[in-house]
Amino acid sequence: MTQNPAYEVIWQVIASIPQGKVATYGQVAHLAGLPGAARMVGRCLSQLPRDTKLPWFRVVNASGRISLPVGSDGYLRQVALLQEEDIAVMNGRISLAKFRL
DNA sequence: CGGGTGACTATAA
DNA sequence: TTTATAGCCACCC
Repeated sequence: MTQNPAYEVIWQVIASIPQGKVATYGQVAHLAGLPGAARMVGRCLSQLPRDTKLPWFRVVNASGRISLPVGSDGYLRQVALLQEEDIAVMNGRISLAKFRL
């Protein structure tokens, strides 16, 4: 599963995102020491198990939007989880105030 | 080694 | 603001 050491770092970075805040894929990649590897972060998350304890829902794209098909299972789950973190999702967009760490 | 894909991003029109 | 293009990286065939 974790053949790529970068995945563990990515997981750590995501786990370090404070509750109530969100980060972009690019940010996570950068903090993980992988500048420009935003796609790898997305790929990493796509492989996460449904029962993961990782706060994957705190990761959104640079546009401040959820990078999942609108209305999809994961999309709805992410929105719900964010709501519990005090992060409002208005018109499919995350409040800029809570953006970044 | 080459071509296609995806939970990305930045820039241009 | 939205769409198009190009660059990006790991993975699969």
